[in-house]
Amino acid sequence: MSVQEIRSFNRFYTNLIGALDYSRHLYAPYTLTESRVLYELAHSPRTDVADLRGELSLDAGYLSRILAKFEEDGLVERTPSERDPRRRRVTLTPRGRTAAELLDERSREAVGSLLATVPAAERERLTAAMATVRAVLSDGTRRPPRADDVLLREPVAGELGWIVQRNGAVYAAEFGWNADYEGLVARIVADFAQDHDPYLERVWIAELDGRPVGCVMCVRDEAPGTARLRLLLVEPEARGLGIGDRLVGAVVEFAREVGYRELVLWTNDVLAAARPLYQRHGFVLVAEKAHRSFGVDLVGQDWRLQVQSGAL
Amino acid sequence: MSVQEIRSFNRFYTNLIGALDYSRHLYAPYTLTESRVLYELAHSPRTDVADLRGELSLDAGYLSRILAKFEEDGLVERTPSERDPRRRRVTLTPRGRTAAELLDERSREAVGSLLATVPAAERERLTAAMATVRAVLSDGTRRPPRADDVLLREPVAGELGWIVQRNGAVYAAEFGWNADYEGLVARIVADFAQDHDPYLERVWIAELDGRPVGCVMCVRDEAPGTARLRLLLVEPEARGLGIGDRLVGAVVEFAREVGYRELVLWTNDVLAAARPLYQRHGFVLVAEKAHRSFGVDLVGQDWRLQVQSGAL
DNA sequence: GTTGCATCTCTGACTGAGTCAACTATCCGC
DNA sequence: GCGGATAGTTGACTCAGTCAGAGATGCAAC
Repeated sequence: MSVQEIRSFNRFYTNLIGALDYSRHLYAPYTLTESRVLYELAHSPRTDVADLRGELSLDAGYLSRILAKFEEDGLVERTPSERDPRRRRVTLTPRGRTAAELLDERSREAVGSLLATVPAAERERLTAAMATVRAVLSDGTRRPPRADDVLLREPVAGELGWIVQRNGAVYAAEFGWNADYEGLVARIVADFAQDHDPYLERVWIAELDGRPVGCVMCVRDEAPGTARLRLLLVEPEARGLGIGDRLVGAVVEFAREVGYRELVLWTNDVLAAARPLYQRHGFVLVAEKAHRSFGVDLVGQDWRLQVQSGAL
Repeated sequence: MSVQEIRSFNRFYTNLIGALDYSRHLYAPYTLTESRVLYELAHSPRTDVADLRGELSLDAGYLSRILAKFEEDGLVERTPSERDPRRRRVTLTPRGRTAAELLDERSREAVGSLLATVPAAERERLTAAMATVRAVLSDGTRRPPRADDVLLREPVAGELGWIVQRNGAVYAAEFGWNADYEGLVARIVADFAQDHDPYLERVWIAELDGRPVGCVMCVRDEAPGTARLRLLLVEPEARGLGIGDRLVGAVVEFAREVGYRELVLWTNDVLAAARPLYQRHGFVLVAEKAHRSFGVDLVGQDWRLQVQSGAL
């Protein structure tokens, strides 16, 4: 159960942060809370006492005393707020600013020396993983992603391989397909990579929060004036956002623009979720045929869409 | 600079943990430190006072008092350690155990309600990212990985695609090769996946800490009795551990075992790091030829290794 | 304008988490 | 058996953080 793992991570990270500030030399001569106040003052443009209190969730009396001490030491100035005489505006003096910078510097150094123990090649993985933790945990408070958070773009280096990898892994996990399928995807991708007409054939990657979560390919079919939609895939975690819809839509639009008369695709009946998707875009099922592939018994389906009636 | 990102993550995560324990109802009627002691007592088999002190890095006097209070409340028993009368062994009483479980339960609940805001599909990503953060940051304190931490195994679903992806991305980043190369890799992988002799052809994945960091393939060549080593790759971050050496070694051994007479490979002179590797295993350079591929000018090299003199 | 209630800040009084130093008892190496 | 380290206890202290109350002001209702 992931609750255990998270708690374990919490203990780990709490210890880590504790170790970073071994014997709190980091904050001297201030306390952790005082440092937080200084940091906030240095980084936040809104600096009424009430704002500080809200931001750092401190006791009003405690904060008042901290600021009084800061004022005495010449780190801050307290002036009445113009729009509400009950409030007081707090601003750092130059001296306060250097104090904040000193603390900042020390913290940067401590983190830097921690980071120095991490091989350079791993740092990218580290920051990426941190970003993921943050994104996922903030997600609860943030609005869920929508279809228009998704960016459709062409693949960058490695992403054709990503298509192979994810097709192979997802269909193996969901339907038990064997490596034959992954091989088929690799061949389709290879054909595309090594020889495709950039005007008439294209691959789209759906990107969400900077990482690929879906793909689709449009290539010429044997029949003249016909395009084939292939390798439509949306990551399980990104389903339900309308990404598949946008990918199919992109292909249909592309096929229309560049002048294909017809768009066809081959799929299997176990991919039931995609069925309404194709129908919504006007595809019609024209043939079904049982076959054995990828280590399982399947029913293949041919779908067709009349893209435009006029000839090319 | 990643120091900034880590500090930012620290602030984020500190706040998160703080929010988890809003108004410290989590620990009541104990303090955070007391809870940590209880947790440690409940989860660690070694429970001398000195061990506790080391594990939690607490002040000796402070801990002594905490334990005295626990004893008074009937949560623990303190008995002299048999092997060193200075030491005292601390054990939880049944009552102490239920207290620890209550705290545990509360903490689990708090984390659980945090986790409830995370969509189920994201949880796996979250725990994976946490594991990564942990692994990378522990690495500094842990011994660096060695070649024998690496496991060579056959690929699982999706990993043929991984080979394509990483080959494409790494060579694009390091040498500027274009998608032609990724396509070539995809074709090699496709050929392998769709039709290979499981006794005479094989792919190895090098796994480090549970994730793939390298690969190599051995397939039959046109010439009879000849095997070809292909797609040798080690992730930049995992280089210098001797992984390439083990991969090449695995191929050579495999070729010898199944009875190939000769092992050949084709590479390019820009891959200078691999050169001593091949030489060490007895490969000799037999031909060089300039060519233009993957969008750049290269010098291809053919290498050869006599695996065994006797005929098959 | 006044009344009632909320908000902002400050002060005094307090709690209690954590630290430091001194002390005793024991272990270990020589 | 001596010197130095280690284990645990106790007393004295510090200071981060909390709580309650007071004075000043804002805001809305009458």
